[in-house]
Amino acid sequence: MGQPSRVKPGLPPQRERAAAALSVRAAATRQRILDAAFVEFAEKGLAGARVDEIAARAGANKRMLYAHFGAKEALWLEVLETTYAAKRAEERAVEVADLPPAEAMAKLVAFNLRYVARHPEFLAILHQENLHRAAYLASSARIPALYSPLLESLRAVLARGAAAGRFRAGVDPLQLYVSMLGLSHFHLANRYTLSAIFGTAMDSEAAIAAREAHIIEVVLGYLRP
Amino acid sequence: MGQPSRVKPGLPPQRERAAAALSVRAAATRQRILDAAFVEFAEKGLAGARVDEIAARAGANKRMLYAHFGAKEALWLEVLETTYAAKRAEERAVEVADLPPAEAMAKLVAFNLRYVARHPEFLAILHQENLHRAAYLASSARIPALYSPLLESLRAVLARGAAAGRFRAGVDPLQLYVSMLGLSHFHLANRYTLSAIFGTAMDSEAAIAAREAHIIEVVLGYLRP
DNA sequence: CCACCAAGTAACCACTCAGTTACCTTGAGG
DNA sequence: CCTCAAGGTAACTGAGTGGTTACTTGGTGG
Repeated sequence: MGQPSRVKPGLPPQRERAAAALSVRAAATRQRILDAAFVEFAEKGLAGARVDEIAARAGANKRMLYAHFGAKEALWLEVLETTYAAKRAEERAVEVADLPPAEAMAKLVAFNLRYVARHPEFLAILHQENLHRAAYLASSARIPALYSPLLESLRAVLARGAAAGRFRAGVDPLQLYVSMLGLSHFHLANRYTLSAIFGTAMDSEAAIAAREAHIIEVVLGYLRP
Repeated sequence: MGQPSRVKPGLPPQRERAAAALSVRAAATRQRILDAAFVEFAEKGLAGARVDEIAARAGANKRMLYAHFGAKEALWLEVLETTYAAKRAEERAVEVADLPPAEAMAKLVAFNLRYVARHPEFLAILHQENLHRAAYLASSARIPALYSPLLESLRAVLARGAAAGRFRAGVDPLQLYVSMLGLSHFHLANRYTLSAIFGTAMDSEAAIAAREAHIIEVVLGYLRP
C-alpha cells in the first residue's frame, strides 16, 4: 500500500499502456518532489526541513510525497543517494590518463574544488549526514560499496608521476585524496563564518580562482621529489 | 523581567551578600545548562535539539533555562560564542616564536588537528552555524572583531622562514591558514561518511597520528623553496 | 521563628508538524 | 457516457515543542 505506481507484470496490454502513460506524470511529480527536497534539506538540514514546504516548493502535495517516499527520512535517504550518485557520475567524466602527471594532478584537484563551487548544497548534505553519523548512508544499498573513481585516478597518476621521477615516492593515495577534499571543501563549507570573521567573500569567482591556484600549488609543491 | 539575578548596584550590603550567595547556585545551574546545550546542539544541531532534553541533561528545568537565556536561539548564540572563545583561548597558549620555522609550522598545523580531535563537537557547531549562514555569529557582539591568534603566528613564522631561505616566498598567510584548517578538519568533520565508504575508522588515535604526519609533510613539502 | 524572595518545579498552553483520511479529477477502455 | 483506477487535493489528527504561569522550597536577615 502507498507504493508508487509502477507497471506491474501480468497486466493486460491496454492496461499496461495506460499505467505507463499515467506514470509519466507521476514520475515528473516524483522528480519535482525530489528536487524540492534537495533544496530544502540543503538549506535547513533534515530536522529543520519541513515536509509541507517541500511539497509546496514541488508544486505538489504532501499526499503525493508520502505516496512516493513514505516518510521524511526515506526521502532524505533518496536525496542523499541521488546527491552522491550525481557527484560520482561527474567524476567518471574526468579523464586524466593522457595528461602528464602534474597536469593530471592539477585537473583532479581543480575538479573537486569546482564541483563543490558549482554544487555547494553537496556540502550541506554531506555535513548533515555526518551529523547523523552516516546512519542513512550506512543503510543505503546503493552507496557504500561504490568507491570514488577519483581515488582510482589519483592512485594511477601518483604511480605514473613517481615512476617518471616527477613526484615523490611513497605517497598514500587515500591520505592525499582526503587532503585534496579538505583543501577544496573547507573554504566553501565554512564560507559564511569565514566571511563573518575575515570580512572577505569566499564564494566570488575571484576568490574561488585564487583558492584553486593556491591548492594546486600546495599539492604540486608537496609532490615535488 | 526574567533576567538572571545579578547583584544590582545600590542594594543594602546585607542584601548584596545574600544575592551574591544565591547567585553562586544560579551561576552553577546556568553553567550546567550551557554545558548540556553544547552537547545537545553538537549532537543534533539547532533545529534537532530539544529544549526539554537540554534541561533534563542539565539536571535543571525549562523554567530556569528560559530565566537565564530567554530563548532557544539565544542559548545557541551563547553556546556559539563560548565555543569560539574556548578555541581562541587555547590558541593564545600556542607559543612558536622561539622555534625554528619548520618546527613552528609543524606545531601550528598539529595544533589545529589535535584541537578538533579533542573537541569534535566544535566541528558540528561550526557546520551548523554555516548552515544558518552565520546569522548568529554576525549578530554576536563578542566574536567577529576577534581574529585568530593563530593567523598572526602563522604570518610571523612565514616571514621568518622566508627571510631565512627555508620557505618559499610570496605565500599568502590567509590562504595557507584556510588550507591548514581544511587539511585538519575534513577527515574528522566527515569521519562517519568516510568510514562508511572506505571502511576505516578516522578517529582512532592511530588514524589521527597518521593524518597529523601526513598534513605536516604536505605543508612543509609545499613550503620548500 | 517569621517574612521575604530568588531558585526551582510541574502543569499547562498555543502552535507546529509528520503523517492520514476522505474526497475529487482526469483520462482511457468498453 | 459510464466505469475504474491512478493522480491529486485539503482538511484533519495526535504527538510533540517552545515558551509561560501558578505554585513550592529553602536559605537569610530581622
